[in-house]
Amino acid sequence: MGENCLAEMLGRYASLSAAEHSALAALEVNARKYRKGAVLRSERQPADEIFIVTKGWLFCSLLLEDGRRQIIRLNFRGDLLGSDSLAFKDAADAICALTDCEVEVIDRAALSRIFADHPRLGALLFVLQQVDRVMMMDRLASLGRSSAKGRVAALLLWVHGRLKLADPTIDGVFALPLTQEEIGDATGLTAVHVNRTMRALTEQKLIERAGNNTVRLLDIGRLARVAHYVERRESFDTAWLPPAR
Amino acid sequence: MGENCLAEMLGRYASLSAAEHSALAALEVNARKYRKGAVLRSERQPADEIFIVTKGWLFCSLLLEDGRRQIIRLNFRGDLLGSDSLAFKDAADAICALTDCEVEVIDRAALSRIFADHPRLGALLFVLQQVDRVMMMDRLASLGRSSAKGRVAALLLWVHGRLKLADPTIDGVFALPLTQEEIGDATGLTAVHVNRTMRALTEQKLIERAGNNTVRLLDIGRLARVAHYVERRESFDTAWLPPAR
DNA sequence: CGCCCAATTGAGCTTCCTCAAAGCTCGTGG
DNA sequence: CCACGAGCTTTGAGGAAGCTCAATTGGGCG
Repeated sequence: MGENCLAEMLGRYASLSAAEHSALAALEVNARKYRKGAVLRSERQPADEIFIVTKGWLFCSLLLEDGRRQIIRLNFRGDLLGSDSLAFKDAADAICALTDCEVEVIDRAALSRIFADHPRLGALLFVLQQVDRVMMMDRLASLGRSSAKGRVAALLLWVHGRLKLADPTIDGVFALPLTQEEIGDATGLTAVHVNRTMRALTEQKLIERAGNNTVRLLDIGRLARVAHYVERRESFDTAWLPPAR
Repeated sequence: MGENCLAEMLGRYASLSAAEHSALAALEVNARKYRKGAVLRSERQPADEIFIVTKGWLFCSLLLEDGRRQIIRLNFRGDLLGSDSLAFKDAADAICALTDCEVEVIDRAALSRIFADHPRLGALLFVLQQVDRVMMMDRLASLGRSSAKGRVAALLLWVHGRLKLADPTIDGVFALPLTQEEIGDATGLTAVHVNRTMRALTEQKLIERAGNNTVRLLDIGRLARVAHYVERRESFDTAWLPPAR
């Protein structure tokens, strides 16, 4: 897809030099496609690949040995996936394709060179992890402290916000390629209760559903209140970064 | 305490050069003490400080506007705290002292120099974030998919494992300086239900409680099964790292 | 047209929550 | 040294949210 997509992501925080651009381009030399439903890797399997999503939706999940599943996060264009393999021998989470998708397999040597030759990019990657951590914190609070309605609303708002990042013209309407079972696995609910919850949201005119999994957020403000959703102002103090090379 | 404690943490993954040691030492030039109960920073306040814990316990939490609270994580010696301020203007989480404690306030310029002059340390810091992310994933699965008993058991096992890192002689017995309300905020339960849950764990001879908040884990294997707890083998492939300087 | 998978709906039940009232413990001041 | 609080823990009773099981409907696809 045109530009290198990690560069696209990091470029939100600082404008990149030509040398930095080409270093990032060197990461993404091994594109791969997966079909909807494909498993990129399973849990507790030896894993060493790291991916960047260029197209489509994926998700990461943990499986409990009794068969219950928790979907940890959804992944979109620009997301780094599987980076836990830098610290663990076996994969912590499974990675699956929600839609047909495309990823770049990261070249580790090139990643190493990024830290070595482009300290500013290394620091930016570190910063990007912070954004991710904050998202996980919000999800943790949602699962721990919100009602079913709040959790589903938060999921919808999160996805909406994420899609809007890539395409600011999206305005409350989007296709959600998740079954109710998967929504349940993401929010810690059962599929049945997701169904009832979404009906309740619909009846309260907070959302509207149409065929093809399309969701329309009718009142984002009220939805945000239900979800305890906080819009976080990213703000980046580029001053502390090492200089570009 | 004696050694620089971030060095202690990173040293678990790779042995550090003298130059690296002194670069890390330059981070920690501003020690600060807090009393039990102190608030290092509140949510949604402008924040720019980053801390490393050298002594004591702290926690990070999110507050919902209805007053409910989610404790995101507990923090121990060696933990990096407040690093979200690298990406956000306002603090995402509040940071509070659970016990009297001591932290080092990180010098940002020195952090920048670490990325610039010691790429291997930059990469190691990145790796350390992965460990943290995996812990958050496990907690997410615990809140989303475990019963009250499982969540409390998971919390105890997690704390135990963390303490054991610092002191391998700890064997199932430790002081837990948390009120039941705080345990509830960490596990997404009410204080009342935490009480009943811990009684149940006690009656099933999984744990034992004594005065002074002391907990004894009586059967770690069975507890781990209840908690769906996974011991993750950290494994670190130092081969990919840039060379030390 | 028939099948399969997802969505929907109903009924009954379990887990966890809320509200309320004691009990305990430990630090403080008299 | 003791009495008194304040805060934490414990226990009870009743209620609500979400779960399980089971049946039915609906839609897309071979």
